[in-house]
Amino acid sequence: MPQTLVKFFKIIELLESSSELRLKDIDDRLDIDKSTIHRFLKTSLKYGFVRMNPVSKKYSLGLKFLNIATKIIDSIDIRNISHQHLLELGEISNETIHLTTFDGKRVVYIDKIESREPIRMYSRIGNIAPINCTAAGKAILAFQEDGIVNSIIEKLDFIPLTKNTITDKEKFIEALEDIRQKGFAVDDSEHEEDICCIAAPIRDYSKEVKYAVSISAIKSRMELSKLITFKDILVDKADNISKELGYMK
Amino acid sequence: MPQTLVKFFKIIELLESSSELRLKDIDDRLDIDKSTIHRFLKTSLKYGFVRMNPVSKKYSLGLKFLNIATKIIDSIDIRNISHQHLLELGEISNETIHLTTFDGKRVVYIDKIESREPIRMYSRIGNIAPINCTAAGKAILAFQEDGIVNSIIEKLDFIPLTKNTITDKEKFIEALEDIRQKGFAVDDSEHEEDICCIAAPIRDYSKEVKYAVSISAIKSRMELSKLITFKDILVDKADNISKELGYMK
DNA sequence: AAATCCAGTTCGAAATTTTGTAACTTGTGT
DNA sequence: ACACAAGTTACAAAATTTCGAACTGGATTT
Repeated sequence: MPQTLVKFFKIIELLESSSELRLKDIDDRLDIDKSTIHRFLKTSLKYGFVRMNPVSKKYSLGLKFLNIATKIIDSIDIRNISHQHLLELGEISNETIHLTTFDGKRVVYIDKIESREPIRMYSRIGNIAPINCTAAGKAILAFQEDGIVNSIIEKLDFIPLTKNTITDKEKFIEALEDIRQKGFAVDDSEHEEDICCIAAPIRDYSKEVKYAVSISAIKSRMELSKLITFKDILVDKADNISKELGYMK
Repeated sequence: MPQTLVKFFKIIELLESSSELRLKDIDDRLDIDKSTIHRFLKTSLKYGFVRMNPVSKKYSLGLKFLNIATKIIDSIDIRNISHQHLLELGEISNETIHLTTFDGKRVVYIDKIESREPIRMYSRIGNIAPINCTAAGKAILAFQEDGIVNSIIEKLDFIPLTKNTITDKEKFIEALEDIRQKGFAVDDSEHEEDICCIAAPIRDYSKEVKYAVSISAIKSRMELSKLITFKDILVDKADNISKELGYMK
């Protein structure tokens, strides 16, 4: 392995875990000769990967990283990244998979994998659905900031679409708490009769939940209790997508 | 200069300007041996600076950059970064310098350099002021998204604080357009009698105008026409601060 | 004001590391 | 099934980095 690169990465990782460091500080903490560190910093400085506080003369990570990060963010395409995972989920469950996002008011379907079974669900990419009675909606809503959650709940009308739709605000708040605890959401015929779903949240580089992935089943074929056996796989897939979107820790 | 680092930086810069590249593509575009490129990519992959699309096997910039960028963003402190610049502006103009931000409704003073002259302006860090009749407020507002600008203008009451306060909505919209054109804003006794100001916008890594820096003068000592002679220096300082906050291009 | 100390910087010979050829493997398309 | 292109590995040659040492400059102490 190119030792030069490894040493450079070690310096970057050290700078990452500190705010500002002097040459000496790096010398003390890493087993790299100070003249080598000096040479590396000088070159990195020139290319913007490291910057120097003009007053304190201390080193920190360069703004080049910001520049690169914004380019990565612009190039990240949730559908491209997630599609393979959705296919695999479809393969495993043989049920309908949806990828959804939240437009501030409702859930929007942005990708879909069809079940191979003859009876399929009716849904289309681009369709919208209420947040309060879909697993995907609840999975996203549950992990938003308190202020946002409250203002959205205030605007909800809780119109029952099925006999299972949650119409009580307190019960809905409890349901969200339960989702936060368990890490996934369910919909037991709350949106459409005879359809049940489970959904898991997807985070991106900003650490915010921006999307959800869900498995939907027709109850005559698969009861909610059986659908829930897929929860660990679902959450795992969602976590993998999050990672690929730049979510860390 | 350590050639290994320089080569690594060149590879990163190439990846930056493309979405996904194969080893061959990098080999074609850079004068670096393919086995070297391969070795570098392998090591960079291990440390997360480069990632590989598992399907296409193509390389792109790693999510480590996102990780590092969020740390940089968290550590950036506008006051620390700008203070030296504000001092220099105070030195040059010998007038009062303010650093301001926008809380969604009004302008907030977050730093101040006093004029050395006996007669000083009354203002304190933490104070708030209207956006529509201060140079700083207008400098920030002028560069917000259209939707935001409109919704803020809708809420403005245009209460005259001096005889020069702009009270006509159309005139105010024209003034904002003028600021966008010129790159700086003025306040000719629109907020307080006998005080004039010029202000320039400051952008951060997100490319949005988040702050403004302003020079305020007491008209008996310095008329607006004279204050405006500092505009180029002011805009230059604001641009420098923007750069240090990670703003590029 | 001189002296001391500490961090940072530069230099060059020694030597380790990178380099790049070449051979091999994998995968893709015909 | 073959041919071709891309990707991967190994190794000896060589060029680069390395690191000790010496120097500079700034800060602190005597």
